Amino acid sequence: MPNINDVVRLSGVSKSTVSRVINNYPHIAPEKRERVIKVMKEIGYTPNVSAQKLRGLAGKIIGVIVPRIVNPFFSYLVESIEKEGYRRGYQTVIFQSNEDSKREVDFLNLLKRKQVDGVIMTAYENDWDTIKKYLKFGPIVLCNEYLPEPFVPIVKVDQFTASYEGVKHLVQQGYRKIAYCTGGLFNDSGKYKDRNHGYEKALAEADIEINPSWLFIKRHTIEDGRKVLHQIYNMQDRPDAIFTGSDEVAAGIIMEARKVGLRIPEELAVIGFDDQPLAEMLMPELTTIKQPVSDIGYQAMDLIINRLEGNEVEVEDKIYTLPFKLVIRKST
Amino acid sequence: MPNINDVVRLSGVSKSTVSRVINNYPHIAPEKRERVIKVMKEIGYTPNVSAQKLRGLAGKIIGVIVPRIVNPFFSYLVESIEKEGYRRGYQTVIFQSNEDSKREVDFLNLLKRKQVDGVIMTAYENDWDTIKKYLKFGPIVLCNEYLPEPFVPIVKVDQFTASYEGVKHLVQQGYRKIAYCTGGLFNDSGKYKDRNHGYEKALAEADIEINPSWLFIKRHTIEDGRKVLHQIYNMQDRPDAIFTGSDEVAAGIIMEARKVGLRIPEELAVIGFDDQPLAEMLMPELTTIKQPVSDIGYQAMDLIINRLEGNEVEVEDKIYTLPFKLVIRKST
DNA sequence: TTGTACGCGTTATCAC
DNA sequence: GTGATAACGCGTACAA
Repeated sequence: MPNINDVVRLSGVSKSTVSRVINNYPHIAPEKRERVIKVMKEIGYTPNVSAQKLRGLAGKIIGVIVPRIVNPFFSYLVESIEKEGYRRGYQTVIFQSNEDSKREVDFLNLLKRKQVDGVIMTAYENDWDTIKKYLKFGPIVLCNEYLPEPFVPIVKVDQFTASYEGVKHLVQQGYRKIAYCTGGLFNDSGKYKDRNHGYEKALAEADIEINPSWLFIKRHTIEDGRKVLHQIYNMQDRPDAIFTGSDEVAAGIIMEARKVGLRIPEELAVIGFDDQPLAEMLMPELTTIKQPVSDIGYQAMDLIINRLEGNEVEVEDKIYTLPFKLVIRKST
Repeated sequence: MPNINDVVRLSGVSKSTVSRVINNYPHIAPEKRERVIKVMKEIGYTPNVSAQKLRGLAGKIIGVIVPRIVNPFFSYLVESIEKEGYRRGYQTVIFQSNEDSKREVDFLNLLKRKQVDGVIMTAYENDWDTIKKYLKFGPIVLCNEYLPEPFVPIVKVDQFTASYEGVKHLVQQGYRKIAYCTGGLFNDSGKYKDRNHGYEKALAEADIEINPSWLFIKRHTIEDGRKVLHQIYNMQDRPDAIFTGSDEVAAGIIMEARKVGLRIPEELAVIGFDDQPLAEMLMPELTTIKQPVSDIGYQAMDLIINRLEGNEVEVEDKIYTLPFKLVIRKST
């Protein structure tokens, strides 16, 4: 790998002049400039970024942490983040945490080490005290995630109202035995808390009591959905509707219902979350809650770039809440 | 940001000793070691990676370039790549080229700049002469891609035989008016060349002539599939089967067929490519060609790490061909 | 076992 | 306009 000294030697000018050519300074003798450029081309010289960084130069790379990239919600989110970044001259690199706190820290260390200049987190696995430490190394924006106290900008949709409206829709359709499925736990903490509350409120308003045996926790995948349907199918007292909190779980439920001959929505209404492409593929087509993925992504990238470039007019702890939309199809 | 000298000052030992502690050398006075560690913790010291790199230390970050992360084939591929990397102590960062040659080069520059230590390309947009230049900055492995001359290791499935078998399956089912759909062009160059040849051979063997008006090129998405179905539907002389080369295009075709009332497979048989989860969601379920995604990912990561760590026993230009599998469901 | 001194490749600050 | 030279933070011969 040729370095600046090689260029110096071959072009006969000083190191400073070469550096000036590299960073195209104005006042420089045209002949020397050309000679230097010629030499650089000939030997295939590129400035060593490590050395540049050592001198304190900033980069333009944004890292995005996603739990699992195979989840279409996140891949579409990343798509929109990347798009806005590109428009503003930033590169986006994606990192999958696999819902593993260690991997998440590993990636945050890239921020500490200036390998990336800012981080968008679309999920977090560590407690916030751990993550907060990284704030001094660069901006962090939280995307579509719950946070007890907003230390950083947050872009999200109103999960509480979204699940409330979803369950309310079921109630309005006449269903009263409404099961509930979540990726998290059914308690007052954690990132799924708001959705839980929405479910509770909608039921309370309709004077319906929660049936604990119709609560399914930690379900994420299509496969999980299949199993959920089997559990329901084997119940003495079956629910007549289910709010899944995930299009993928809903897909598993619908596919398996077809297999065992359970009619949807006559015997079981199903509502998903996200409005992924698969929602339209299912038979019957899936009623679901659409999140404004591209707006979320755009906002998040916009925020982090502004912070990076010092255009921040907003306060530190602003929360940006974006609207969702209930998309009614055939499964409810 | 504290540096090594701060640690030196506060701990009272020499810089070398601190450095030895950092890189945990064996022979060091326990008391000093502990004192140094204590100081490092107190001031929150982290080695500056740029400085380390400047000294020639290697990193452990692998970059993966994908055309579009929202394509499930690639997100699952990335998943398996990441998994193997993690097992071997490497971090994986993902980059989306958006099928844009400029973005691809932007990312390859991260290799040049030692921001990543190796690159797995799951697609390439630039001509190979451009990419070849980056080989001197670190190893590159090509994954699931065609290449005129193998300058780098390639992990792929036999696309020619895969499409040949797929089309042959249609022939064996009695279909003779077989349309063909591809993401590329229908000619002898480019990455889809092998699949084209497989289609041609299967037809030739059955003494069927290619009908040019049943050839669809540059189709990728569900939406493309919908449009293809409309074209077919409006034809005087309709094909009775279609090889799509993509589960997503196939999904569009099937969904739209349902809408216009065209029966599948009675009036049109459909075969996809990849065996994505959606293949089982469709109604009827999709016959498709399954690629061994996790094996491809594992192999690619394995190859690049071996190269990075100098364990290469293989020759430079080895091509690893993995087996595919025809999954027959209800759409053919 | 520990410390000194130098070099990695670049840019900023001077002085000319 | 141009060229020395001193940092940037770290690792490592080499010496002790």
